[in-house]
Amino acid sequence: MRQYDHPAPETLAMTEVLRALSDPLRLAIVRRLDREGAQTCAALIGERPKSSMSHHFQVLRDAGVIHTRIEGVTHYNTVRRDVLDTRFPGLMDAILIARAD
Amino acid sequence: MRQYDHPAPETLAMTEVLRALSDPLRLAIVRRLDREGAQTCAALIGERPKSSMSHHFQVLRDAGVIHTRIEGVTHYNTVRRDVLDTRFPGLMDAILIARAD
DNA sequence: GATATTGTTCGATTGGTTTCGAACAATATG
DNA sequence: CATATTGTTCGAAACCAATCGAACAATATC
Repeated sequence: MRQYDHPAPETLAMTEVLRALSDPLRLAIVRRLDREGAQTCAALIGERPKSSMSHHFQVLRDAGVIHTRIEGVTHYNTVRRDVLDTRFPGLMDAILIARAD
Repeated sequence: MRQYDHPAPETLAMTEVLRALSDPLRLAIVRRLDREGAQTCAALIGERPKSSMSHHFQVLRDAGVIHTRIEGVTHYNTVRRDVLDTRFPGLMDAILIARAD
């Protein structure tokens, strides 16, 4: 059961995190993961075909915003709050709390 | 002495602000404006030709991140902290305070 | 082992962004 | 009014990002 490589906390770049979150669909994904906890990729499909969703999850993963745990055939995604909060204090709070898009 | 149109506070979009700040050069510009106060475009040239800098200032202005005041022939740029802090509380603090890039 | 499920990878298209030099506009100064 | 200064606009090139269908890989189930 192979797992993904996630970037180490120290290597997260502010600009990459911001870029990953600057897409409306990705921001919506992260907001939902934050509210509802771990979600599979499939649970969030509906807006786009799965190849598109897979792409966006990968962008978020590469930027260090989400963590993906593989269990069998399903991928559970979570926001890396601990890592993000340590490296960029207050950032995710500000982004996730905001009601404006 | 014509002035720019700046987007109204209510119309700022989180994703546009994040996108504007997701470029390393633009983030550096905003950090410097925040630390040193109003700066002309020219004061920040050095990394890129002025046409490139003009482009980045425009992206920041369109996203609502900076305000540009024209005085004679020079353009003074400032971060719209009041507007940004009202609409996205804590966001600029988190982005500007962070030491990581 | 055949089949279904979950998600990735590939390849192509489209559209947007960055970059920069050159020409331009507007104000200021000699 | 000629000239310098500040910054914009234009046009073209290069690059990057989003999108999606189709094929694929890996696990699970019958």
